[in-house]
Amino acid sequence: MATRTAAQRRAEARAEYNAFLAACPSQQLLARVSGKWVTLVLSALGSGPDCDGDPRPMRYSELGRVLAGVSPKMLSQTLRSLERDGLISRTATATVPVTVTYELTDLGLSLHQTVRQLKRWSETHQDEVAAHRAAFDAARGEDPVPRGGAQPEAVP
Amino acid sequence: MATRTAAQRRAEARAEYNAFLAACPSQQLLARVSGKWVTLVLSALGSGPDCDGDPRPMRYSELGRVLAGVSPKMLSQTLRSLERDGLISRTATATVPVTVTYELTDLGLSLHQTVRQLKRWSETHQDEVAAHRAAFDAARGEDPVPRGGAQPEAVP
DNA sequence: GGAAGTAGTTACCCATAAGTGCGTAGGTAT
DNA sequence: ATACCTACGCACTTATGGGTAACTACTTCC
Repeated sequence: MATRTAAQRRAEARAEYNAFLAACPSQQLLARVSGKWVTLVLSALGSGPDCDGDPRPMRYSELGRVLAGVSPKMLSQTLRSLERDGLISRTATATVPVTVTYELTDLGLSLHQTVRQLKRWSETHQDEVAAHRAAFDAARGEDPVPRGGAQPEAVP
Repeated sequence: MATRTAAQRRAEARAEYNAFLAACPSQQLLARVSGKWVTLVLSALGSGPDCDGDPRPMRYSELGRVLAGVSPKMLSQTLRSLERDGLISRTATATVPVTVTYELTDLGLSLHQTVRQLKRWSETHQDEVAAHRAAFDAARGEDPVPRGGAQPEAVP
């Protein structure tokens, strides 16, 4: 056949689209922030261990205690990637047992502020979203009318 | 042994922490937005197909063309979950071939505005981040001094 | 002398998100 | 007559992020 199938056209399109997405700063930021522990580290360093108060530096083990449940591997990995992007700074002091402190940079602080915008949206609209969700699920339950074609029911 | 190991304490802590994270509106919002196609659908519906201009409703197939490379499955899935949360509305019209249009609701529009804040941050700071990243990688390359202990090198 | 705390690293496993392929119902175009 | 359009749904496979366990090296406490 002369024209490619829809699937083939999509595959080609995705090749360049993936390149575009990889270069897109918005997508990069989302990828950075959507890690499980990233926002938690950000708010621990940005608002103190109790999520209120002022930014202050914290030690590795202190972060590990505050973010209960994080494994040393994920904590390291998260801190390393944030340091790589210049969002936090790492300071090692050669005390008796070596101590390492992490602190938000100005860049990290500004990101923290931006992420708090998201937090604010989610807090003000969470009831609305929950209501819509409940209504949608209830409607689907009562009225199990499918959208497209395709009711296999029984495929022998 | 009387006291649990560090790993056991972490496992306990994560049990309640996961519950907290699941209930945390900020984490829910991040999970919602961090889907690969979510922000793309949002900005297509919120700023027109060329990512400039005004919000306007679009058809399923039009979205499929604009978001080149999306499979029908993922497009459906994304649209369905956004509809469930009341961020977009779905309207089916019984024309000759049935046409379905999707449109941002007020809620979806306000989320779109918030997400654009993130976009703005990423655009204004992308050079800074890239510079930090390059500097960090260069430093690691020149000075391959490891952080903690553990250089296995050869484990016989 | 063994445990625990300091700050990590490495190898491996698994659950989930994303992608692939195929099906559908009714109508229209070739 | 057959292929394709509309808008999807389902089953299967793959890639990746997150989690587990075990290790390092050094010191202090019991």
